[in-house]
Amino acid sequence: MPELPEVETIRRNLESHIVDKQITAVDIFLPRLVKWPSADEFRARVLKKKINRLERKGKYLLLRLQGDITLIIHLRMTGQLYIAEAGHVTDRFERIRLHLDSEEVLVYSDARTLGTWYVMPDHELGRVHGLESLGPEPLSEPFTVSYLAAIFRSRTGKIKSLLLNQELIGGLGNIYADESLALAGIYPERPANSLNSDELEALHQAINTVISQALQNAGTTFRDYRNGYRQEGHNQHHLRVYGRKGQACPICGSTIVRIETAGRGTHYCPQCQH
DNA sequence: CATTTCTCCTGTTAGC
DNA sequence: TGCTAACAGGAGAAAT
Ligand SMILES: [Zn+2]
Repeated sequence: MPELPEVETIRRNLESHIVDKQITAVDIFLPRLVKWPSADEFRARVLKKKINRLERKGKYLLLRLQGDITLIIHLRMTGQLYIAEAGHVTDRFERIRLHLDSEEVLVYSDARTLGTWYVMPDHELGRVHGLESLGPEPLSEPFTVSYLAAIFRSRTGKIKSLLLNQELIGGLGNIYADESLALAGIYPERPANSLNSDELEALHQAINTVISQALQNAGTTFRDYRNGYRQEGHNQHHLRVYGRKGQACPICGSTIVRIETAGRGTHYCPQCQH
């Protein structure tokens, strides 16, 4: 699942290939992925526009286009966005293709077709639900222990559910929520307001460490994730608990357990996490 | 408002 | 070997 480190890796890969390039043609093979406006209007609005900047907010990619408009892409579950040579694309799941005024094309591939595309005038970006309401990101200046304490103080929901709430923290998904709780030694179903100050400190540090390591390792390819060159990441070799049900905890050797929390697979060590 | 559950979506995999 | 059912989860909507 593309989370903050995966989307940021893609952004870094693509930046030099698409910034200052012009979009010369748009192929939309699956129109329903374009959520706003219609696919035809979308094509008309981005055609001939130059890409001025490539930014990321949480798990969203923002292509800042000429004319004060922004193309917004969310990869959701199985979305891939990669650069390729024109005429050299072989991808049965390709859904949208942007042709550039270079010899390259920007390919959007998505096996399960849950991804979302929008184009909006910059002053209307707030209409994309979830984008303007994103909470502070891990590793950012406002992401502090006292911030965590404040948002968890009066919340009784399970800590893992809250870590997945993008309005509270921007960029965490299922893999790094499990990994962060494992590193912090916290049981995923603990009520958020039951964490003491030591645990809040540990969780804050763990989230930053987990995200930082995932960035260094260019993301986690558990299954579908690919970077901006359609290559796999490396962080899957450094996971502590995610996807490791039945295997040994790297800290204590106990068997990793998988439960369901908030409708999501949740992995933890019963010996290390309380 | 806070929290939980449901829905979308389809390739892959486990199991009979 | 071949078919079916379970499984994966981000985010918004709906329900509690
Ligand atoms: Zn352990």
